[in-house]
Amino acid sequence: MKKNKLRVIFCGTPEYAVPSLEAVAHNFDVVAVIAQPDKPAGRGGATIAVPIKRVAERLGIKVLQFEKIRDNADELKKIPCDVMITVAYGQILSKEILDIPKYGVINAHASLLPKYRGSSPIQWALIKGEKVTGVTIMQTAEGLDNGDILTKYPIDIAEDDNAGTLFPKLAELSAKALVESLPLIVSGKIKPLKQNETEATYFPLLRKVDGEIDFCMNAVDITNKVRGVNPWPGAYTMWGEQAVKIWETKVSGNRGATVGQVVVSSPKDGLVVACGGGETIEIVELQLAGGKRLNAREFLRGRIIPVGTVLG
RNA sequence: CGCGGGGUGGAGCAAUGGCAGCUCGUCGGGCUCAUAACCCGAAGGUUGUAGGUUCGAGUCCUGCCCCCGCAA
Repeated sequence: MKKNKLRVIFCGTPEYAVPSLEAVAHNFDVVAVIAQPDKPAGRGGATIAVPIKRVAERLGIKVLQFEKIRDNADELKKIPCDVMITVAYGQILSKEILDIPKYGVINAHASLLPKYRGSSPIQWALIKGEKVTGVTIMQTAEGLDNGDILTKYPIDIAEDDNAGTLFPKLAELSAKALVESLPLIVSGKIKPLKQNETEATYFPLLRKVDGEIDFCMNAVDITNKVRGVNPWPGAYTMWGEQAVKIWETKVSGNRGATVGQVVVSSPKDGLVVACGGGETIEIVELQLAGGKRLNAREFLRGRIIPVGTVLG
């Protein structure tokens, strides 16, 4: 369609960046893709190519995987490009690299900056009970998600959204936002806006332990947490010695009982646990190590969790 | 060869090497103003797959297929 397509270097790694790469490659000229190195993943410890690499190879684009991109500025300089795009790449770019492309480096971040800076913005927005989140297109700067804002694309968070359902929505939105705004950015039609540092919030990469349920929290907070860490790292609690993964919970009315204590447990009525503030929470879907994800009612047909058992 | 759990009627689980059971669902009947409640009865299995050991294997041994937890 365009005679002189923008030449783009695309940096990204996980599944989240895939729609963006596909969209950008469809509309512009992606001259190279940079991804994190492949690492052992999955059962058996086999090394699997990172998602972006697989897509890039399918599209016939050269892939570069640097252990440390900062040490490879010289190699990047050899690749002629107009703009560089980063989407969930996973490494901080140095000033030297940021200065390479004519139109700078553009980043798509999955939150409405300056809120939720950091590596797991989607999950944290859910955990904090946000009703709206979105994608921010920004200039990549030396700091962490603190570059000037170019444009924002908000999106509503549905009541039943979890990280698993929100991820693809935001991934698509990132793709759309990039493709729409890139020409405007290059032509100077969008003015960069400094971030308001006083409103900025930062949350770290989600860790395994962030998935542990603390029944002292109230029912809404627990439910939001369960949504935010689903599917990864996954919410869990302890039932005696074994970890039980909690996939879905529902706020379930008040009822005084010791925090963490099972107050209802039957194949008919499901599984309800007391939590903070005298509230209770219904565990809708759960999973035992080695077992399948099960609806609580099905789960209780085969396993008995006596009323009065304390979880956590 | 990263560690580990598991495949048993439609669903979820049991079964010291010795008649394959339990909860739920399904179907038939009963009770009831009525019900996802309650009572009675019934159907439904080649125990993932291919071999091996044994008088006898769901159970022990070996190969293969599939599912999952941890770790990354």
